[in-house]
Amino acid sequence: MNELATKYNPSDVEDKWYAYWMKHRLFHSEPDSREPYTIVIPPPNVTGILHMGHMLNNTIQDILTRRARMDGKNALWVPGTDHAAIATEAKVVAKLAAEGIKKSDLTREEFLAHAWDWKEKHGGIILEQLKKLGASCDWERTSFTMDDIRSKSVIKVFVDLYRKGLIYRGKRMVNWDPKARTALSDIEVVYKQEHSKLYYLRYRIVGEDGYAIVATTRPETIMGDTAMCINPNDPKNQHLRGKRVIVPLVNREIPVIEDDYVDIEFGTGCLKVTPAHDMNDYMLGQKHNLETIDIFNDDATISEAAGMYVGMDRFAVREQIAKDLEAAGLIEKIENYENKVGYSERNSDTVAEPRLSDQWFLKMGSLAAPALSAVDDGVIRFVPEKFKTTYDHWLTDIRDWCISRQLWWGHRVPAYYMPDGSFVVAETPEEALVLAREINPDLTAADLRQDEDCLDTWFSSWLWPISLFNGILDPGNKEAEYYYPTNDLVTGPDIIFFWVARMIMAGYEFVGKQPFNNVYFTGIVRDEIGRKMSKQLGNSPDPLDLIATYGADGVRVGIMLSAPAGNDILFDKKLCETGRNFCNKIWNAFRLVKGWEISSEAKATEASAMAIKWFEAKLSESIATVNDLFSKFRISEALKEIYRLFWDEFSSWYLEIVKPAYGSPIDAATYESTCNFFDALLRMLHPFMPFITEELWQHIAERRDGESIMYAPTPAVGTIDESILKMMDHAKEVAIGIRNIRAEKNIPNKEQLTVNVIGTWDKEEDAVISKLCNVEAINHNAQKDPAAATFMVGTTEVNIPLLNNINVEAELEKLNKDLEYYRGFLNSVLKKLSNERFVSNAPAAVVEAERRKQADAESKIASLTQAIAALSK
RNA sequence: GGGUGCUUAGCUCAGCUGGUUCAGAGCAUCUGCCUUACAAGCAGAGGGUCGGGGGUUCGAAUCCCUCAGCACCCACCA
Repeated sequence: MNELATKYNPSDVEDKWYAYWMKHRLFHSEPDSREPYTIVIPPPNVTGILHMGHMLNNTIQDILTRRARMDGKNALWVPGTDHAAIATEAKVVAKLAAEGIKKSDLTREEFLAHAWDWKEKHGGIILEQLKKLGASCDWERTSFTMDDIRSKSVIKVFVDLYRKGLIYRGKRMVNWDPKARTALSDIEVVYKQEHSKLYYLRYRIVGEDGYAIVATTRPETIMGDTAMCINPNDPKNQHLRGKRVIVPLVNREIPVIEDDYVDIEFGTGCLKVTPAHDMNDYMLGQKHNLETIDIFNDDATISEAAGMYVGMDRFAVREQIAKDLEAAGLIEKIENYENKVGYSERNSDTVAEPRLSDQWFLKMGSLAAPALSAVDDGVIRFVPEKFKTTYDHWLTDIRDWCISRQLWWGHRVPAYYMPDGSFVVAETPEEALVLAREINPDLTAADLRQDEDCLDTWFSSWLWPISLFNGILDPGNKEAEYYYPTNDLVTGPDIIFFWVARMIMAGYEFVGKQPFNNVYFTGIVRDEIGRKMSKQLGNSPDPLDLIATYGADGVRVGIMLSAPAGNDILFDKKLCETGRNFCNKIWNAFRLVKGWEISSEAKATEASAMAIKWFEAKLSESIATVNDLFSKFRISEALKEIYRLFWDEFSSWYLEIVKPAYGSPIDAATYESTCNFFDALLRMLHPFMPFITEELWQHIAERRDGESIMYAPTPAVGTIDESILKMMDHAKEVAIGIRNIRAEKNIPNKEQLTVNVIGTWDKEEDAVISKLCNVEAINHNAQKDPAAATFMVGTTEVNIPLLNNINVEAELEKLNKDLEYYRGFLNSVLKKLSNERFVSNAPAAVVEAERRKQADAESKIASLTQAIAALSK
């Protein structure tokens, strides 16, 4: 087919077919009588851009969706984005700062106007990028966690949980992000191992000359010290019992308290207690009724309450105070120390600060119970299963969720304060007023003040599989009934707590059913030397560049070739090259087939007829394998299987056999079978490589406008004729043997050969061998020719008489090497068989197999010995 | 401190229920080929005592124990 280039050009076809699919609304789904198949996308950050993790994740989702669609299901993949409260607010703040605008100078409404502007401008770029990848999402259903339905759902759920008594407000020690100036949940703190210093500080003992030495990593918090604590059982520190000590520099007297929380072995056994700035100290403070001095502002600069270093940053103070303490002779020593420091997950350069503040919490105990059993009982299946343990562990010992954030970009807490400080919780200000009036009939709308806080982003995304179908506001509606529970969720294990676990809880709490049946955890994408891909390292290739270079199909294949479930994937561009080359292979196979001239008179050759029968069986066998792999979510292996089928079996063997001689036409029957095989292969490949398969599928047969491979059925398993598979395996072995002889002896392919078979095989395969190896005649039960190259297939010897004299010495060397090998082999088999315990204990079939090996080896040795004798004459 | 994985060819990894689909694949390397679909290709070749040690078994890459190294997750040791 001359009009087809020798190389596949993805850019010629990708946009064309994506537009075609969109035009014909082929991604769109409505409830109908078919079985539904549903995936909801893990919503990427609305202002984010595509990275390799998304590529992997969404390629898998697309494969699953497209496969389900071809399996005849009503497949729906719902796209959308997440408002990403902290991340997006940080971006908007930074953008405003660049323009010289401070957030603190803006009203909430003004700031939100800027934020929405930003969202309009940058939001959804990532979704456009997904289209380039070929994602078959139903774009008509694109949602956003802050759109109308999703926002109202969040508020409704908040009110519901509040009324159930599961949400409460309270002053608690929480993790604080001083950059974003907001509270964080426990799991939003990431601990990193660090080289720190351990400062040994001198606290003078009141009424004595000596000092008590306290070891701390955070000397800057001494202004907040309100006690020193020792273990009552610590023999070293008995002399401190009941004493008071003086905080160095600060010169405040504090009591020495006793608690067996203190580790006698650590440092000096003396612990400084700073209830406002440490989780444990807070606990001690509560227990021992200590004063709490909050020495930090919300941006972690020193507050007025500290009395010194006011306005300085905490880390600057740490350095300064060390110098000042040193100068005052109040430092005993400073040691190097390894410890873990908690950072804000969203502002990864910012150390989180434990901070006492008023926040909203969700009680988790009753929510966790059904979520735990759903996974334990297998109602929800995790792939790979190992993540069950992690999940169990977290849910078993779960803590309340801090759901409030001191941000503006997000869903505002629907609590309304009355002038006396008490509050009501309601979905709207109007309802709030009604409730407030029940308490105080004199109140007006103007008296109510809505809580300033927003809700954690995850407090909206945990509803995603429900709220996408409006299942919160309109429970039991037609769509929710049809699409929920969704089938598969594809996500990374890093958000198993943030998102997966919470969605399961929400599913049971608000619908009474699991949100999905299977969770497929992908690995983390790393670079070729194992580093996590990140913007900072600059080691993440731009997915769109990759698509431009290798084509979307090539990149999809590249990423899938190395992506077993749950294992990290070391991404190497070379795999995309493999993917691109595969596209090219498919393309050229198509060029070959489409280039044939078809003759209705010609009859199928014997070789072609056999090849067709064989490939039918091979195809069926492969389809069965792929089906099995899909059922186990071994998607990467499924692709490898199809890759091998297309490249090795179809292209290298099948096409080579049926290919007509140059200039000759192909018979119509073989042509038709070949096209049917090609069609089936394209359908198997389509979920992985949507674009090239659509392009070729449209050309392999007549198609109507609007038809698409997207809705062509996945090929079904036919009968698998084992005998023909075996016969062909044998024929391949013979062909490889002959090719080797040609290579060794430098015999051009054009030169026809004669093959003598000493022994026999099924003559049906002769035609195939002749076709593949340009063999003129195969003589069965032939006489041994001493001047022939020889090789063995099974127990049969194959002789190729050569026109030119063969190199006797080289031939002998080869034969002797073979002989040596088979003697060794026979030896090991005999050893096994002479072991009585083996013969009596091993299953009969295994013993039988060994006996057969013995017979084979003996026969081979006999033939080889003969051949050597003949040659040596 | 607890947990979960991993360690197989130079590299990345398969190897699911112990035994001819058990020592594999791809990439890389090497040797021939511009053979009329494809040099982004074709035909071949070499390369591993399956992390160390012990055990169970007729038989172990595969099951058990142990040691070592690596990775990740969880946990309030200043």
